[in-house]
Amino acid sequence: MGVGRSSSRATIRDVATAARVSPTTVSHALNGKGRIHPRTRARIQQVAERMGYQANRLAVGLRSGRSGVQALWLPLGPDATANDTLALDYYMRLASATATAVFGHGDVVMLLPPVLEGQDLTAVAVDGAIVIDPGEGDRRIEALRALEIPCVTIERNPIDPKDPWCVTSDTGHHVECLLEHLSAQGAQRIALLVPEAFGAWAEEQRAAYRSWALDHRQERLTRPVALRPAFESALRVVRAMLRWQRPPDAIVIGAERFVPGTMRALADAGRVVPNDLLVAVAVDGNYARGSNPPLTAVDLQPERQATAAAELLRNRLDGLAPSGPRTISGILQVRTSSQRPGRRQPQTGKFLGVS
Amino acid sequence: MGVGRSSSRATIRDVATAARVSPTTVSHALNGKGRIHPRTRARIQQVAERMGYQANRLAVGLRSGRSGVQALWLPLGPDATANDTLALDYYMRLASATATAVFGHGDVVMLLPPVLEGQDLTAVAVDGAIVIDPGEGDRRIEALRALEIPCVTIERNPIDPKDPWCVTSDTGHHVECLLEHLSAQGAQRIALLVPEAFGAWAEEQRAAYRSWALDHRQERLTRPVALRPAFESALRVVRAMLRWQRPPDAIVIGAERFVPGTMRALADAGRVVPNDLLVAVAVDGNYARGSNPPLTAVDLQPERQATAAAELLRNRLDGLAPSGPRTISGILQVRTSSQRPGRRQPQTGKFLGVS
DNA sequence: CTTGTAGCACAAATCGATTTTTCAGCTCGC
DNA sequence: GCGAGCTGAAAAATCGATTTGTGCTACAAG
Repeated sequence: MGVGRSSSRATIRDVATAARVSPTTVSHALNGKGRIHPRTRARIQQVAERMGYQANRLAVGLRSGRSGVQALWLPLGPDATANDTLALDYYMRLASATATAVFGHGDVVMLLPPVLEGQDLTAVAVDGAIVIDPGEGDRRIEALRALEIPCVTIERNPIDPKDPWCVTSDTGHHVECLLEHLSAQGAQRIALLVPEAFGAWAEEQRAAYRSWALDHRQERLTRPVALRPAFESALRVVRAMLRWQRPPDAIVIGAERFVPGTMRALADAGRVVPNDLLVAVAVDGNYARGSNPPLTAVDLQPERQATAAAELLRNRLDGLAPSGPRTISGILQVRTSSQRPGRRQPQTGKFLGVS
Repeated sequence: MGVGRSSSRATIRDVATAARVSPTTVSHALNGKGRIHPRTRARIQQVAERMGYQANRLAVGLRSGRSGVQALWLPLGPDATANDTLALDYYMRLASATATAVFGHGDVVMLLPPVLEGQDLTAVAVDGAIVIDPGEGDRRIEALRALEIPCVTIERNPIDPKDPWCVTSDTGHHVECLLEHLSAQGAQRIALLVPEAFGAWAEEQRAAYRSWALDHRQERLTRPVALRPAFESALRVVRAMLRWQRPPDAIVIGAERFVPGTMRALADAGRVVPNDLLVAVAVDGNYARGSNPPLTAVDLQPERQATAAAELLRNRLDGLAPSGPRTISGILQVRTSSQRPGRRQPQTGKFLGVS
């Protein structure tokens, strides 16, 4: 019981005894500190290896003041359980990749419960934290700041957009690329479904669309959609769109959760994708992939985001200077929904990095 | 830097000094152990409260031999990053709920990287582990056993099906209920898409189907579908089905990942759901919810599974006798795909617990 | 011959808690 | 009046590592 096979696990003392030296010497030998005769060092290393010695993380942590644990804090509300869920598969990819990346640095990842009061957090021994999709006045950020726990965010913190300790996807640029792509496929009137108030995200989408529309002399067809209930909101908005005098001939869906509602509205109205109307999504995920037809979307590359975040956090903990916000560009997954029959098949898997 | 606000955080010594007692007395007072004058105890508790004292988990862990950390090990391969993913949203719900449940017991959850060699695990200080969907000869189980780390599984361990330390969903019963439901909606020839070799799961589905078919004098229409590539396999199998002399009038999809392929095959063949053919899924998720039309499915209730697993693990760590495998029954979410027009609308949200 | 210094290893202190043991003071009984 | 028993609290040992300071030896310089 207890930590690993605590009963049988070798301690530094055991190794010392076996190697006929003091624990001090073992510690120095294995950590390369102090002055030790090379031969002694080699011998100790061998003995430690043979005994399968691994330093007790708790003891190391206690002494060094570093627990070797990084917290991962997802933006899930208490309603993560409800049917009306966010892009859980994206978060799962992110979480899984974070665990791998942090583990690669010799630390481990702790999954913080979605809802957690700041108080409770004091009880937890964490060196740093990775906060996903911070929102306005995010309680997670506040709690961490109160406890002086260094953190790195994935996506900008709207409160402090210039915080260099963050990983960001170039949302605006993604929207621009999608518009460009749809345009190249012949779309003339492209609408954008933009989530209502969702951090810095929605704003970037809106701005990118506005500037693109201006450049291309296209009427601005942006519609805000309430995040909750996602299905009904999207359904209603798209339905309304289709009744316009001059309805759009392409739709960019700004948030994954609007996919089902949008597709339903299109199906109800008898519009066939991509023949009658092109569709693309700003965030790839199950909805986009599993839709019928599959939807063109931007893969945000959660794996690369996680890797970058883990690296930033490590730097921050090591007291290094901030290496600036890290921008992870997505990859355009072209699928049926945006390929007008007859047109030249566009390139898929295109890296959307800014040149 | 370091663990919390280590620089400023109050230790037991600080509390002792402030309360003019020894650290021993503080420890006893707060843990209710030893003999202490009630007045002294109350005073110490007040002082501790005022100073915001929280025992250092690392120190407690070192002394007690319990780290207070439970590992969560998901069945994700290195391909969790690929497009061809399993039900990531289900796992995310599970992970999130596990974090909450374990936190409720005063412990925290560590997310283990999907791929991890047994060696590396020794370095990690974990009291116990929750293993999701163990497979045949699962390396996770092996690694944990080698390190004598107690674990609880969600879904049965095919190697040791009688292991009482597990939470199981009554898969067979779920299939039975789906068949019953479809039958009540008028289906006469119900086919089952069963995943090829996926733990105890597929077997239970198959057995339940067989026995139900026997009872209802229905021809056995079971087809195994390869898990990879899920889309193409399902597509091919369903396509073939539709070309049978007497094609099925309803399909039960055994694994969520087969949904897109199935729906595509149906759409390609011009079959309209639910008018021409009824569909239901054994596992609810994004695919089932976001499909067009939305598919009737069984919500496995990952939240309840997680709660049960956390409780079982806690019991196991406390040395209690196994409280038997815990069966968590799903909830039938009736959606459009299984409601034959004209028929009485069936009850949704039905708890599938065995009476 | 003494002193200085470098090399190598160890003893002891430390991290922050818990657990075991000790101890002072007080009451009670004989 | 003296040992037994009880109460309340503190001292000391412990968990397993790291870090600081100490000591011994050998060899070179004064």
